[in-house]
Amino acid sequence: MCPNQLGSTQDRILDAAEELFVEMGYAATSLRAIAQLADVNIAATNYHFGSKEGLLAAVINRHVEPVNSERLIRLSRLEDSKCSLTLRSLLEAFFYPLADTLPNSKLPAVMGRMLSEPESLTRPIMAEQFGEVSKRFQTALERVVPGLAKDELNWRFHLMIGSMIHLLKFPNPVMNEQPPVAFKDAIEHLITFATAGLSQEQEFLND
Amino acid sequence: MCPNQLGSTQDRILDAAEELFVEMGYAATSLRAIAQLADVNIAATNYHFGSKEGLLAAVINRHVEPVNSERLIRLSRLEDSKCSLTLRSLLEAFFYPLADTLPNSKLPAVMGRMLSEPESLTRPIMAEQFGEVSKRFQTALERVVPGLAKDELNWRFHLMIGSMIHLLKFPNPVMNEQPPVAFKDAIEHLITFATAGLSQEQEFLND
DNA sequence: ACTCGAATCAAACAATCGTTTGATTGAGGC
DNA sequence: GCCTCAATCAAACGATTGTTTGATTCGAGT
Repeated sequence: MCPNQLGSTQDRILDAAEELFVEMGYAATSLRAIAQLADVNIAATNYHFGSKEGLLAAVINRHVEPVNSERLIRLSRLEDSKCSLTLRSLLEAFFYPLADTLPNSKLPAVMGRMLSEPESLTRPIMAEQFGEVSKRFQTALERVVPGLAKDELNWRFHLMIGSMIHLLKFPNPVMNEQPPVAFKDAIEHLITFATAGLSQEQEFLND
Repeated sequence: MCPNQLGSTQDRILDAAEELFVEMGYAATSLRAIAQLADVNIAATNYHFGSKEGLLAAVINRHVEPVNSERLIRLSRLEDSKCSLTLRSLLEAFFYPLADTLPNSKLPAVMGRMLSEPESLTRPIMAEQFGEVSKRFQTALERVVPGLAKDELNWRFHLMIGSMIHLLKFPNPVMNEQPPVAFKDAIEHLITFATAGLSQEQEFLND
């Protein structure tokens, strides 16, 4: 409960952990490496977070919670609005919070990697965080894309999430380009791409 | 060089390794667990594959090589054909090989997980395998989507790859549904989704 | 001044890691 | 029959893993 020189001990552990998790993955990152980077004792991580998995959950939740809260706020605002709900506005409410959490530029990399870890690890953590969000947005989607069978909508939502995760991991379309593209731009492309994919007519196209 | 009772030693190691890699990830899988599942000695893995990373490369290449070969064959066949090249036929040539390699149903899970491992691990392996394929398909794409700026095309190709990877990891749109959907069906949805996204007009849509 | 408890520390815990060694096996070539 | 070499084996290598212990520090509360 005491603020230190440069962030509390817990914050420094979280910062170091997420940096190493992103770079090497969860399993390949040792608590000793985290402690060294955070400049804390090895026992500090288990003292504050209980276990390595507890630390993982804390790293995830620190980013996911504000994003999902903002998503629900924007969705409610849309639903309460007089204006008719559109697909694009819905996707904006879903994706913009990823880019709007300050210049907290580590969010994409962290969430991208966490969503790529083995299911058995992150699923229990994610399930709790994403349950309400995905349910409310899926039902809202059904309203703005009325011509689509429910199965078909599930497929396309599924594919859209895939694009999102990939974009979180690699915010640049050109892989070897290191200087970071503004993540906001990437989100714009994602929305355009997903809008087209979701609003596509159900009938097969022969073009 | 001797075929054994139930596949050679190397094949049994590869089978066991890919099963555990998919389930727990590369770093969290021990060579001892692999050896036990494959019913071979612990030293066998290092004897046949040199190192754990060598084993990883072998697991990847066993699936990627035939898929990428088939992709290039189909692309060449398209380019040699009299018929004009279409976006859909191009995407079919790119995605169908994922589903056409026999009922080798472990391919999606294996490639999905491998493409989700930390970059530093798999990138050198993947780069060698995907260099020619991605280059040839990208240039072919430029021909069938002429109205699009090159940057914009790169973005959409990037997003499409994201959908593909996600589909490889989770071939079901409904997560908790265990009985496997025919992967061929999943690929069909991916092609429809990506065709729409790629052929979308460049101008922003306000719908 | 004294106590209490949260926080930090060095040190060690048993367990497991990837890899290596050196001996043993067993089928094929001469 | 003898030799050869690839393949397999038990056993151990040093290093590193996540976690725990017990002592120590230090500021806040009475």
